[in-house]
Amino acid sequence: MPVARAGVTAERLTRAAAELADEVGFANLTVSALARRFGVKDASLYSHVRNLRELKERVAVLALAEVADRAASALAGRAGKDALVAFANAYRDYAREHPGRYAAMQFPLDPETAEASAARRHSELTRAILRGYQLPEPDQTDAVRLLHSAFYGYVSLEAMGGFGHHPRESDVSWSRSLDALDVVLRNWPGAG
Amino acid sequence: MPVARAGVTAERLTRAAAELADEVGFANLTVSALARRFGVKDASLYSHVRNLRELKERVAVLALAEVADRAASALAGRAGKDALVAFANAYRDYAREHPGRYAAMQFPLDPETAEASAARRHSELTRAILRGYQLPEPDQTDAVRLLHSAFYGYVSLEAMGGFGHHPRESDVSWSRSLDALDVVLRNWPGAG
DNA sequence: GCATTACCCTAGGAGCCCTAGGTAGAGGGA
DNA sequence: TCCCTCTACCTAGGGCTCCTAGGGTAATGC
Repeated sequence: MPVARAGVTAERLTRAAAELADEVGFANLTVSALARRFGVKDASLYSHVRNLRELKERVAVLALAEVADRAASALAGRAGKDALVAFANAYRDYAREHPGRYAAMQFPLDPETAEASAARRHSELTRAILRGYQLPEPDQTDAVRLLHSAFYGYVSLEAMGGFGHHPRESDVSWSRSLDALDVVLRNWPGAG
Repeated sequence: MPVARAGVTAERLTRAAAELADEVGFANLTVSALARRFGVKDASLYSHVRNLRELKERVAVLALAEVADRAASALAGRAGKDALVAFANAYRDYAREHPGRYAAMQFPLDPETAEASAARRHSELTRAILRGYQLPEPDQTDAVRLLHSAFYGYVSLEAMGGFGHHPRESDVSWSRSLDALDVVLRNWPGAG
């Protein structure tokens, strides 16, 4: 049972790293800055975390779990287009509230870590959306990928200012895009 | 007229940086590594490029121009779904051939540089795809954003291994997703 | 009360970005 | 031909980063 002397724990380190990433950007998340935030020398952190890579992995895993939680509760009790919209908004809202954590989700995890993380829950949740649309299995996988791509792409491009600086209009386009995705799920092109 | 003594020019520097980025990843593009590649000390590069940021911007601008060129020639003489598929494949193929340059396109450019770059051509080209689908103006903008998001998202997720490691299946899902996008463009949900 | 544990430290090496100031060779002008 | 200038490249060096090695000290467990 590890005892905290200046309050540094792998757990608290990860949470603080996530907050720091949200403030300065995931790419600027640094061991030195994190140590500074704890009033501690950077070398001291290496007792709790193997290296910067592991720290970033921890933030990524945290973010994946948080998003999965939000998505799950957004999906609860909804079906069809309702579920689609709720899921997509949960995803987008999280990215806007926690840009650093969102960026962390792109961080490449080694297969073991990914398996142990909530990455799997994500595909399952995305699949749950499709339950209301009655898609047969091979099409379901394709649809999951398209949805995931569209959500991820839209949120990323929006975050990096890819749509010009019209936040209001971007909201409208977002709704319209969700309408469009609903249409395509109801009229998924048959195999062949 | 600048004279080359060891062959270092802003031009050649940019091209070499793009190649280096493709090899080691855009995030690992470094002034030192680039200097090493030219058999020169890192400090020497600062006569040609202001700093690392400018170097990355140059690579981003180069990549945007190259992609726009490919997209333009893919679009030539095509319309409707043909155009959609050709454009999307040009985009995806470029990302696979030049992952570093592709990542560079995400690099945030300041507004002036973005304006001077090929970023504008990109929206115009994406809009050109829609010409065959006869969408009225407010919907057109939304559709451009959805298409861009889906292409960008799919290619990014694929590149970072987000779809598991089934390259063949990923090709199939890609075609299916393009089919689906074609469907949604032909049945775009009316305003309201 | 004492040994163990683990938390945090200092010291230091290596790599990176970038600035300041110096040297050598190519080009043009007298 | 000689010199002057311009510039491509250099060395020196400061600051920040990641990370390792090894030491001190306080709290825990007996």
